Amino acid sequence: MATGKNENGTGISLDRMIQPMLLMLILKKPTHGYELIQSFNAVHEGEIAEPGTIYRNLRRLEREGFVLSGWEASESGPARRKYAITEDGIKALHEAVLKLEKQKQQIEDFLTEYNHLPKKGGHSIEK
Amino acid sequence: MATGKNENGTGISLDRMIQPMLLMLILKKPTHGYELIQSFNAVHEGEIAEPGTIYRNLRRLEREGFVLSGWEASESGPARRKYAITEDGIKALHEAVLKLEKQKQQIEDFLTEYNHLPKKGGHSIEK
DNA sequence: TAACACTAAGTGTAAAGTGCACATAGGTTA
DNA sequence: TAACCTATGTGCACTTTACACTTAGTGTTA
Repeated sequence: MATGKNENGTGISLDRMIQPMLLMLILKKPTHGYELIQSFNAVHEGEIAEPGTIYRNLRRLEREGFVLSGWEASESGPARRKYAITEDGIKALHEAVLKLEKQKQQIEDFLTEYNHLPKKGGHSIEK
Repeated sequence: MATGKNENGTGISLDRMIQPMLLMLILKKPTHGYELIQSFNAVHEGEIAEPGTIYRNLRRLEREGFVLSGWEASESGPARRKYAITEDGIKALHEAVLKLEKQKQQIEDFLTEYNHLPKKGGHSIEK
């Protein structure tokens, strides 16, 4: 994956977590893209989820059959595309959870090893 | 990021973890690419780290000034490019650790929320 | 000696995901 | 009318990776 750039400070770095997060939010409450963006930015306060990324992932989730969408008129403002999760989507979410548990374990193993390094140990070189 | 493909079973999926892992291994003991590949495959038993990915990341780490390398003759076999970490590399490793701690927290938050979903709850849709 | 295996380092290419900027459009308010 | 908010999306550049392949030194075996 590439993360575009974003080695800086802006934007959430949700490496590989966008789709599971979207699926879970939609599972909890069927909704539309714009509201999902708000939800993201509410949870990860101060950081901004890229609308383009959200919308693109929603379209993809539908292509893959994990969500279904339909247009819904809004009393005030443009129509919204409202998403609901499918049975396949629930399964996909579960599989993503298993992967994330593994990933979490990998990170933990790494951090444990890092914390067990001898202080001022290691073999660094002048410059 | 793209992950090439690898939604299947081969290869380790070390999303964004290759560079920190390489830096830590080199910090522990300056060494060359081929041995790093062996180390990877020893830790993640059964899974195979892509040599191409390892070598490319090592060249990148050097371009960025996080490691230094020098050719070293081998009694048997081709010469090896031996890597050592720099002070900048140690700093970069530390920053990567901070990021990974955040990422771990994100995953934990997600998993916690997932596990608190009402059983058979959620709003799924026919198909 | 030719073939093969192992060590060692690397490249070419396609695919995938993301950030940033921008486009489009309906509706509300100054 | 202009500005602004809601709402959805696209185009492009960039990054990273998997897979397949290349190059090359050395040792072993048929």
